[in-house]
Amino acid sequence: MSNSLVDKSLVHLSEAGLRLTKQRKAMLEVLAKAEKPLSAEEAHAELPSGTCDLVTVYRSLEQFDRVGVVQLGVRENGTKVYCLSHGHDHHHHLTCRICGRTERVDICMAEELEQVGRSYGFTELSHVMELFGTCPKC
Amino acid sequence: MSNSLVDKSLVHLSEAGLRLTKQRKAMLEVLAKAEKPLSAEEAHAELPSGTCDLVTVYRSLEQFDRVGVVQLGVRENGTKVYCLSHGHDHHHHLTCRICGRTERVDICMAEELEQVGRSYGFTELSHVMELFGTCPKC
DNA sequence: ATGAGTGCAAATAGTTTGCAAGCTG
DNA sequence: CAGCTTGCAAACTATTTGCACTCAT
Repeated sequence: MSNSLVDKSLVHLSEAGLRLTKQRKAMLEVLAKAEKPLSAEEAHAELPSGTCDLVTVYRSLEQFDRVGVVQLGVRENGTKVYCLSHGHDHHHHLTCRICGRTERVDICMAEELEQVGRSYGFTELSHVMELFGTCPKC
Repeated sequence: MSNSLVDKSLVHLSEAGLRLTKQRKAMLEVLAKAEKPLSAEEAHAELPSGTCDLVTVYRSLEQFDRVGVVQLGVRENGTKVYCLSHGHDHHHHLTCRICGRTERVDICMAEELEQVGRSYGFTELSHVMELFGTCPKC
């Protein structure tokens, strides 16, 4: 159970037809212990040195997102960030612009949004929502 | 009336201490007639040729956002987009990943989000929310 | 006239692509 | 052993910065 999140994600990857490599496992471990969404560069920096190339992180995170193993977010400056889907319900974040402190926000209007999307005939709906502010210390 | 949106925005800029230049006026006109949020590059492309440098568009849009004349959004790929605040209530968009078709979405949870932010002691709250999907034609 | 704003060039940050070699199922 | 994956290098896109010059107030 130490790593049930990672295990669940690995199964998910496998079922989605993606291959299980040591690089990907390491990335999932990093994502599992992160308390906030990580960018590709940040995830790479957290990997045991020499685990894999930054490019591989970009490519894998893209695949992870495609099959739903991770949830994609965007920072105020446009940087893409990812966090594991398993073990976390769909959620969003409140991030301090200055220090990066991040808090989890559980409110989400996914259903309402998807309903609007469907009313226009759109499919494969997804959404991005992030809250930014200045935290008490900054 | 032809340009009340632009006029309101110009007044707003002026009151915020920003200067009124022909470049900025041209940008506001482009934003006023756009039916969807524009990136800096797109806004620049819509300007009468030779109006100003792309860099100026970036710098001005940043200022516009800072004083609230425009509303910032982010595309799924991280590109920042802007639309006029005046004349439009705060809102969001539903964008087709394939063709870029964009529909306005009026639902927003700004209040709930800001309340959560304040509960953590955060100030100067802002949020980004965008909905993506594949439209009927694509 | 004074400082905000602009243009041009150059630097960055984040991300993507091409291709040959490696490893998974 | 087929083809998904990776590494390395290089290209790209979006955006930012430095600096001298210009213009709005």
